[in-house]
Amino acid sequence: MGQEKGSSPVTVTLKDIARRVDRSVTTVSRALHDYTDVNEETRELVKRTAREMGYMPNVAAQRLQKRRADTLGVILPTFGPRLSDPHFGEVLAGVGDWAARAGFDLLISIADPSVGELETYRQKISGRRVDGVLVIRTRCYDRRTELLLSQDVPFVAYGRTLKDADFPYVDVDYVAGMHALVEHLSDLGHRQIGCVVGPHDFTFVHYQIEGFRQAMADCSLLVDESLIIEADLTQRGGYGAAQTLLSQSDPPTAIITGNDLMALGAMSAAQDQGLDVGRDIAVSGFDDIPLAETSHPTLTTVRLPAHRLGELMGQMLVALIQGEPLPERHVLVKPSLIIRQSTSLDLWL
Amino acid sequence: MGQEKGSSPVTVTLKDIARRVDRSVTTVSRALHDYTDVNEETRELVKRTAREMGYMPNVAAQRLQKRRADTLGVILPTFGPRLSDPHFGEVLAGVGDWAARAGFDLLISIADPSVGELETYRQKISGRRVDGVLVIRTRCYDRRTELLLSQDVPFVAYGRTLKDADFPYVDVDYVAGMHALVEHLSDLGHRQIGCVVGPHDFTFVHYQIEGFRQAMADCSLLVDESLIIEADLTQRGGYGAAQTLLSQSDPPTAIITGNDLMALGAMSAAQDQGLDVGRDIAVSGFDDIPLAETSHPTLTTVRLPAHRLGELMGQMLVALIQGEPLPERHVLVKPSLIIRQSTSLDLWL
DNA sequence: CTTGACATCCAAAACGTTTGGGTGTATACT
DNA sequence: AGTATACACCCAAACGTTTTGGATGTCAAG
Repeated sequence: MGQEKGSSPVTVTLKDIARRVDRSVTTVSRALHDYTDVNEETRELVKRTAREMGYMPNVAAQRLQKRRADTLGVILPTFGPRLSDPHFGEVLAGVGDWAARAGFDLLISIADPSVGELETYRQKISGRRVDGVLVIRTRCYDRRTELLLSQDVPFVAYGRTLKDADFPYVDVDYVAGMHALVEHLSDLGHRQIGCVVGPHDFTFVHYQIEGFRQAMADCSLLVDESLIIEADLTQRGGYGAAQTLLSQSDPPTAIITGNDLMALGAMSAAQDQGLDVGRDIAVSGFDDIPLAETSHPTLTTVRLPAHRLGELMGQMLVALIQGEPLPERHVLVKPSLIIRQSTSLDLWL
Repeated sequence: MGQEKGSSPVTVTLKDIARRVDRSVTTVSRALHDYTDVNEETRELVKRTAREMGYMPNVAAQRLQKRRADTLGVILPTFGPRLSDPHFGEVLAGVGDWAARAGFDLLISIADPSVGELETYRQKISGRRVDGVLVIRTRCYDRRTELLLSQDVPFVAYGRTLKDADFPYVDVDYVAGMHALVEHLSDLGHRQIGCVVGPHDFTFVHYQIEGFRQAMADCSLLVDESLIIEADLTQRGGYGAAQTLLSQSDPPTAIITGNDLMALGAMSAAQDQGLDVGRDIAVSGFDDIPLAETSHPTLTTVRLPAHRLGELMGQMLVALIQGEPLPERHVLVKPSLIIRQSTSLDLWL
């Protein structure tokens, strides 16, 4: 009752407005878009009427006509960077914020890499579902960037690849981050430093390892190959890897991990062995997710400006889509070392 | 070079295929959709040609014609449930997985609640950008559900409201969860139990408080009103709230928090005061995010099947959009108590 | 009285699909 | 022979916009 035509959201079209104000559809459209060839009064009338009638443009029609989707795409693998990783959540929030500001939608697809990650890319793109995409965590040799390059699709990557194909990316200077960490630990007197890293086909892992080696060399420390362990990027992975490290005959006095989640797991493992993290053993992370600050002990880590990185990628991608030149095609963010208790409890007490 | 027309992703339309196989556009379309009124051979020919030419339907055109967007919408407030909250990330991943399976896209919008949350809903819906939406964390009196109901828009809510308007929702039995927690703590001998909850306009907070009170009564325990504290749902918030609780003249021996993030913060606060969490004081959370398992001490909490909840909402929303009847309009999930060290360290050693 | 400039408006085509209602041609049944 | 029935196909309209290329009318200048 009450509502006269309550069934299914009423749809007001340009034609309806045109009929009401007794003008052509063309004029209505132009009035709404502030074309100069429509009378001031008419424009006002049209706009007012549109508002009154609750007009909302049909985006499908607009997109069909403009041949633009006004949508940014993000394709996440079912494993790897997940929405449940706080760091990526934050990056995506940044992308979303910028997209919203620029009037773009953010389309998130979950694709199983094995089954057809590339196929998903192809679909979204040539189906014109998205105007451009973000490649979320590059691998050393990344077929996605190759596909996108060959198809001339606007995209921005979070991370580089080892083949130096030229594409716009935003990345973090992992080498610098590692340097800062190793120096910090070296200063504290650590010689025997373990390193828990992610799967080595990710480019960022490659750079982390490279940075680790370089930094060790610069500090005149020897790298014990058995102390570099690969794990998936979860706490659980970090826990297991740390257990392995700690059960060695000559265990490390410090463990660097490739992200904060693994660091939290590693701390757990150490604590479960009765070690006092920050005193008996040092543990550090990478990312500076919010939890790093409130873990116990608080976590020494390398801060990446996640939200900012996301915004930046959004901004770059939008510019790219709109054909504007990019001020910088390659952004390499210098991360900053955040020293907390997990490496230096004594300093805090 | 090499590629003949490498510029901008080539677009193949039905018309192109039609020309190539010398049939009408109609026939091509029908062939691709397995209509029975097209010859077997023709169908094969069409499909093969389409594949060869790399045809991908233009979704804007399809959507315009079908008056469907094949897209689920999620509108997140800029504050409140954020992508960076692991619990929501996981729920969304569940939604995304189901959506992908059903051929739907997932559209995420960030909207500032004050400035125009409702406006965003209106836009996405009447602009036909989405076929239905998820309301992600209901408030006791939620204007969004009212709007959606009045506009007859398909939606599924994560959470109930207090006005018992009838809409499909998925929710957790917070009262039962609280009962389990309080009983557990009571069994351990705690009398003085504090409770750190989220903003009370959220429905789930309302139920948590209600559950807490009921459970306390059932255990013949007195509720000290000054021990119920509100905080935002972050670790930081939990930290502050716990500080407040612990600085009281007669501090609680156990703290229940409304989500795991706050629990982690609360543990931190307790530890910073030199307390041994799990022995000197008990702390429990809600959600069972992955971190709960690897925090130190590990966190007693109430497990919500986040991914499953997301899938369920996706499934319900898709069914709703497709006009299928829902097997259950209201799903209330019984959570399960996960006892870990933060409430009962002694049991583990 | 013509010309041009300007202001205001509009019809029609286009974007790429899907679909309802055809048409024409064989084959089968009276 | 005429009529029904499949079968294979296609025309044209529709979805709701934007844009192209005028059309019309008015007014001032020549």
